[in-house]
Amino acid sequence: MTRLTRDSIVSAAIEVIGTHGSEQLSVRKLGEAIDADPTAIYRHFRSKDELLRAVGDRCLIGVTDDLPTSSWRDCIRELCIRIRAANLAQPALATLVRGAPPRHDNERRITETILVRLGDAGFDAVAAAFAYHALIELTIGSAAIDSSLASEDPAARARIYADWRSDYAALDAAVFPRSVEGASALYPGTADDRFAYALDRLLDGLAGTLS
Amino acid sequence: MTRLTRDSIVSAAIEVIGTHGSEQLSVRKLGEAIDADPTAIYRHFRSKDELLRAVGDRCLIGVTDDLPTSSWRDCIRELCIRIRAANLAQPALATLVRGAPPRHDNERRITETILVRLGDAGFDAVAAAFAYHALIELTIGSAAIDSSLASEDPAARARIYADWRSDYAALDAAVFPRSVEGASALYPGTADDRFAYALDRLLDGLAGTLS
DNA sequence: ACCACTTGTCAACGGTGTTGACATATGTCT
DNA sequence: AGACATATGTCAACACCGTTGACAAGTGGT
Repeated sequence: MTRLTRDSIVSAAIEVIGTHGSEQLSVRKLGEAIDADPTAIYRHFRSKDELLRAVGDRCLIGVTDDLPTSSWRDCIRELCIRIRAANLAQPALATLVRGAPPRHDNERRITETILVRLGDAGFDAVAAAFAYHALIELTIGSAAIDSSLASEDPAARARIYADWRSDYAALDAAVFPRSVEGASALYPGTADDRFAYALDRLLDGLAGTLS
Repeated sequence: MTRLTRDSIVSAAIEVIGTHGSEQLSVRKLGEAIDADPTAIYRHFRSKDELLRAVGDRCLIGVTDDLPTSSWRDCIRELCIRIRAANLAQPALATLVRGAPPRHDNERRITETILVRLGDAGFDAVAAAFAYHALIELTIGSAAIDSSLASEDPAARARIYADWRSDYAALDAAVFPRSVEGASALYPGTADDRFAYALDRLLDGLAGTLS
């Protein structure tokens, strides 16, 4: 009888996700990975969903450590970029995020950090709450959208984006003139670049409400 | 033998989703709804995914009709709000959106509309592309996050948000001071309100790059 | 009337998350 | 040390899921 713990199961799950992709994580595969009967997992987690939440939280370890102290924008920007990266790595977080409030410490630290920095920057409680939700929605949303390609390597991703540009370029120019014309500019840079741009513009807008 | 078409199947699927919730849409349930063998669906759609994409596109019908012409901001703002509403109603769109380029006409019209209005506003092709992706990420992302509660009625939703505020309020004030202090301000207004706020701040930021 | 083709039916495959009964190991108390 | 209670791993099974292949029933063209 192998000795299992919540932590060891979570570790195994992350390993399986890392090699087989997060969509492929099934209770039975995980059972194989931990060299135990699949249903043993249910002795430690009420459901697969609960396990995925734990996996998600594990991925957020350290996400609030050593953030820039230079300015509230730099700090929050870096934090959001890290959150997105963690989400992309483990779409288990998609399950976890679901608009629900933080239920694990790492998530709670994120909320606290953002609220603190916004408060220090001069946002009152209501403005800080709106700003917090805006930042989280963009960050998590971006990750949700990009997660489908997260498992591809950069070269493959670039190729896929090129394909999509071709799709736009091949549209009927009479019906979709701007799409055809601007096709070569669509999907500019990497998904990370595009997120950073969106985040910076949102931060611009948020900063604008301070003055 | 019932006569089936792609359109009639999509309609039935939307009906099933409307009554049973979008997560509950299975090929077998859909077969029951169309009063035919479930696998008949595969005569009209290559896969359930293809069906869901068609369902998604159906929900976007008219989303670009009669948009405000007053300003590019008003127009895009309204369009994004409509897209989000459609996504919330039919999380089938989550499958469809997945960061992939539009494959159906309604989606294509969205891209074209946004690019046209941005172009007219003075954004060059690259800036318009970045802005387009920023808007879509926020809009779709927000819908993805809020979709889990979309099936609840407003009163239930308000109650859930109140619960979540209590969760924050009940945290250890020594570790999460700002979360406890600002708990009553979190989840302000409706999810729609919070999205509108985020969208407006993003539009602020985008507008700022014009001057 | 024949033939080709499309489309609905049926049984089945391999997969999923989850449950309950059973057995084995672990820890506690006398 | 022995006995009991509890925690944990094992196994078979359930009720789903998306999908496929073989077959039959209709449909349209010549």
